[in-house]
Amino acid sequence: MTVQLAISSVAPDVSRSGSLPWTEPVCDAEDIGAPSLRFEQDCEIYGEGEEAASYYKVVSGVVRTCRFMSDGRRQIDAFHVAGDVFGIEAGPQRSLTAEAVSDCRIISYRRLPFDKAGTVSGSQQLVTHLLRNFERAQEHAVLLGRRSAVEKVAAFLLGWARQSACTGTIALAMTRLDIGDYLGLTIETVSRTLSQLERDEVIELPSVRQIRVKDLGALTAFNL
Amino acid sequence: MTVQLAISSVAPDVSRSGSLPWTEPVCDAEDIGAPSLRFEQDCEIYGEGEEAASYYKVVSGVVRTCRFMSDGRRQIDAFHVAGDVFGIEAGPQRSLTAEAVSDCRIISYRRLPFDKAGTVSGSQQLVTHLLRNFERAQEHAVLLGRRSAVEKVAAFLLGWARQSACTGTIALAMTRLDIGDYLGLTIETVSRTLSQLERDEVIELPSVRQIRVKDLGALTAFNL
DNA sequence: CGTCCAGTTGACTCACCTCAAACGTGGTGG
DNA sequence: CCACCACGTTTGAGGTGAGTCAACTGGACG
Repeated sequence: MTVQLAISSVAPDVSRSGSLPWTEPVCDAEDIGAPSLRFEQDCEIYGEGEEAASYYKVVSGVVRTCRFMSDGRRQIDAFHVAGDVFGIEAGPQRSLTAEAVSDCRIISYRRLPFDKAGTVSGSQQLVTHLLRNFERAQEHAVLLGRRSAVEKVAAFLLGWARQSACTGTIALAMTRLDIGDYLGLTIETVSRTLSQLERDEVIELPSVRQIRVKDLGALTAFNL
Repeated sequence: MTVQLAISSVAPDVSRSGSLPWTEPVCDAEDIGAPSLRFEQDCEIYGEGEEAASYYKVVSGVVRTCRFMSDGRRQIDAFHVAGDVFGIEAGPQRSLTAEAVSDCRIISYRRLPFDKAGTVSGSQQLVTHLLRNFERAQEHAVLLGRRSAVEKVAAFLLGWARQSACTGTIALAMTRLDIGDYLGLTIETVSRTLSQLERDEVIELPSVRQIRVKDLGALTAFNL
């Protein structure tokens, strides 16, 4: 649960901050040599309410952004994998908490402070990422509002199946609790639903953190 | 159910399109004289899957953006009121449908086509609106995933109470069905919950489309 | 070999949904 | 002016999908 800075702890922030409130995220090719932060599993990257001084890009590992309610309920907003950008905020404060689902490496980009009017401007790259996150959030809302447990789980699996299309087996980085808090379900319901899908020969569960999709068509049929 | 163009049907699109994929939304002062489109209640403004050639700003009235599932289920993504911008898309196609909740006036801004790489750039104003919509979508996801019926309704009322703070009475533009599809509930549950809140002296329902908040504190207590 | 913890499974409960009937209001036509 | 209808809303009764609580399982690790 400790945060470690990579060897060169000078983030690419300073050299990149221009006259715009947001600096440009560098392109993927440049990122390879860039100094990155390391976070161990379950480490907090930033907390709700903190000053939003930077945004981040995932190099490796998985990050979750989530909100906690006072009674302990948690809603996971999104999982972020390599290449995803997270931590872009509308206001000066963090509206969500970000945590490392697995050990991960992350690049930080400095965000310049808002001016008095609170206006912002963005680079092409950054706006593209923002748009993608926006669309994901909308998609997620539909999922949470109008879908049954099976439909939710199927949609979740499809999302990860796309990523691991080559292997055909999904290697989950997160626990059942994470999945539940992402889908608005309890661990028990997630577990039961996965078991049911296995009984129906839609998926196979070789191990707890591995899911093999046997019938992609059946899975897809749950959406729409 | 017919679409009518205001007198001067030349939208401010053309004169404003520069070299950027997105044109700038004009400021509020300029909008006053701008030619606007009129839509009657329940008119479709655009449909899911259509080409996303413009984005819009609401001048008056209320607009809903929503998604339909093949079995008829509907999830309302957001309600947009005067000053709100909607219809900003990540891809070339509409991911949602937009409809007029009440008769309304809307200004359209042309969006230039994506270049081959699919990159976009945005003006300060537009990015600010995008950020606001993004934050709203995140908030909405938490609402849908982890809140009970009363909490959902309370949050909904608070959102509109802020707008009509001066009068103290909320004038609803939408039906119970709209509210239900926004909150991920049925009409019956929305109705029952409102009745219960009235019995508990938290609100008053002088008429079907009017809600008077009697105990703002109690309403706020349902959040967090 | 025992401990620990994530995951699974079962029995029961409950919040919300479904179905159905009654109500109220606004519009239309006699 | 009133009778009637249409439609959105309210209310009631009963059903059910997912939550709760609790016991059990099975790897991982010492």
